[in-house]
Amino acid sequence: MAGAGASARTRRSSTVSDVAALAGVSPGTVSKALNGRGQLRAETRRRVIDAAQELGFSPNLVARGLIAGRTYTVGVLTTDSFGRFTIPVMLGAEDVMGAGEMSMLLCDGRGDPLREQHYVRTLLARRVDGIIVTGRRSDPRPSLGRHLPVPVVYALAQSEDPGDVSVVHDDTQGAVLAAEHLLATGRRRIAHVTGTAHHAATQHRAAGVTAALAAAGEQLVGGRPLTGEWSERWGRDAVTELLLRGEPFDGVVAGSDQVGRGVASALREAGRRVPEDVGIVGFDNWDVMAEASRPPLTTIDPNLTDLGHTAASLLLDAIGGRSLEPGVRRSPCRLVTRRSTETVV
Amino acid sequence: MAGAGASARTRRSSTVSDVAALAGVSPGTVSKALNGRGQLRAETRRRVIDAAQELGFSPNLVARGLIAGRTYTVGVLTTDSFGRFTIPVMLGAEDVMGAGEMSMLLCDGRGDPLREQHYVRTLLARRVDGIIVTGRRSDPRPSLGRHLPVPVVYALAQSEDPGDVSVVHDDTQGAVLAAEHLLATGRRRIAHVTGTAHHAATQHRAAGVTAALAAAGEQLVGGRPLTGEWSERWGRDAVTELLLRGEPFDGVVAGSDQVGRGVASALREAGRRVPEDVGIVGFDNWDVMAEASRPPLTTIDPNLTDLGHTAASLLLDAIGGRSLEPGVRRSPCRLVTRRSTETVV
DNA sequence: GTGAAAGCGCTAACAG
DNA sequence: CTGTTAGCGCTTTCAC
Repeated sequence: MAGAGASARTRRSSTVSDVAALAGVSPGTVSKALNGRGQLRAETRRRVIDAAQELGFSPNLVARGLIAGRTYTVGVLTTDSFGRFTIPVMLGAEDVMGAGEMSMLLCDGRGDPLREQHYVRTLLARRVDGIIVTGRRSDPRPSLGRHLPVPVVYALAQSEDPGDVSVVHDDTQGAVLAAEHLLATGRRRIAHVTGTAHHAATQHRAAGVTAALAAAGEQLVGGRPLTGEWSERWGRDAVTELLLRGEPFDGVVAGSDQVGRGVASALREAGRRVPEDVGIVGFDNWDVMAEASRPPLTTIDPNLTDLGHTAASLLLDAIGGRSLEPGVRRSPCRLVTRRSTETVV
Repeated sequence: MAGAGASARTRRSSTVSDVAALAGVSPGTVSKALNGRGQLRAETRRRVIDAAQELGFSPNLVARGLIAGRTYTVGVLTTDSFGRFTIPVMLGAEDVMGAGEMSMLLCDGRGDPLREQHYVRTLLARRVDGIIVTGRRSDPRPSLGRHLPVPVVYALAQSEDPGDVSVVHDDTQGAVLAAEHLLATGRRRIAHVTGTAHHAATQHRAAGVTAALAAAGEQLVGGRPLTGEWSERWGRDAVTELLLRGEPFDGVVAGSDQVGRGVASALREAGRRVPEDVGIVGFDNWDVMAEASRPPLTTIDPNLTDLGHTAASLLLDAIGGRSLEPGVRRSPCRLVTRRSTETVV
């Protein structure tokens, strides 16, 4: 068992020369036969393929990479650990990479710039064909630098350097969608309960809500967003505050699904009916939150998997030699409706 | 901008020969100087290092790997996508791998055995030194096979083949911890509200709770666990059911934090005080759930990061030539106390 | 059609 | 002490 495994493990895997010997041809011929290049007699090709099969030959991609000068590998470097936001981006990227027979090398910066620099060096030493930088926050982050020998795309994490290529979801557009949906379902007095004031996402979302309301001749209840933290607790506290102020409201754009869920539960406990008296739209489409909320939350989906697709496609283009337009690309968000904004029949 | 980037990108990175030429020595000497091997005059070493520095030389690890016959890379293959459970395992693994200058190549099987087989071939063709198989569920899964040329460790996902090396957290021990904690805080009539009946985790946890109660001369309220699904909604429904039955209870071991949160909220709404009237222990220590619960949940932490450490260390050992004891290793869970089981003063 | 030879970038072994 | 040579496994001319 353990012994068997160990013995299997010590057996050196076979090479083109082994295959060549068995097929009675030269290594060069094996290469041509197996890769469908050159002019070979069908019978020779057959013999080589059979020999390869028999030996369980699997070409050494390391050796191939050495010749090709590329590795068919990209590095994925996170600013600040993996999590709920980075995963979908990576899965999206993997869809695209996998199709191109590219693999992804994973590095987690853990929010430490030194660690990050170390990883960049490692990735370059491993001769990755390109790098995707990602991270939980969309706030601009320091660039890896312009001098790198391979193309870099920032996904979700945006580079401070406008000369870099960044892809982020469009928070402003998402927030507009949220506010317009509340307006469309008949609400007029809309509040915005959101997260940490200094986050870029917070500011963009607030701008979107404000703009959408202005376009409809309305303005935010209370005149400005209620900023706090990205938690359910803050969502609940904010509702208490709103009710205390006494200013009437019939809609809330929440800065996140967690905040939205807090808002929903506080309203419920205060005897306000959702969606009859107040409509709520969350942000993130974090299914487990949005669906466990009572009622389930209508929310804005930032389409992070698509974002990953886009980032990976751009990177592949750049690796393929296409020169990319530098700057920030914003990919659109999508409205997902659930009970919290249903209109009563 | 784009142009500058592109031009930098076309510049071939320098090689040992370039450094050798600049330093006025031979390539072999460069290798020795840079790797601190062999006997060199300090001054020569200095000159080589300076030259390398000047050229921004970074050794090509692909070439090095070709010689060494290993790549200092391990493959991480997930059974069924990444998520809440696999992430901590991977972070734990990365801690260990990073220290050994090993990188991780990521593949996501997406629950498709064909896709998985494809990835295994890819990883082997890339000559990874070993493979970590992981996945969201701890139920035994088909082995990748015993014939692989590199060692494999199953982390969180357990292999069906007892000849493989698997590391999983100890659900039974965790459940014992949960039940004992409720007993220790003075509860006697304890119910178990848990998830999908046929999951291995469900069964192990139920066995643990039952055993701990038996050891204290008690048995489960209702005689057997209430199985349902891994959701808050089921936690709430189960409480309704329990209350309807009328059988008194003062403690609940929940099969997950989501279920636990559902239990907490239903009890709250039914006017039962937590922790005064009923104590609740969750499972998973999913912070966002456990902390947002009212009251916050005491829970069992499966220590997945440690599990990742262990898996990676085992794999490194195996790569280093140590032959591993096959079988399943169970790593212990830990109790994390929060308000839901606080004893009143 | 097929083989021989050179070389990707690096290191190890052996000369000198 | 340092240079030369050979070779990791593969592909790619270029002869034959």
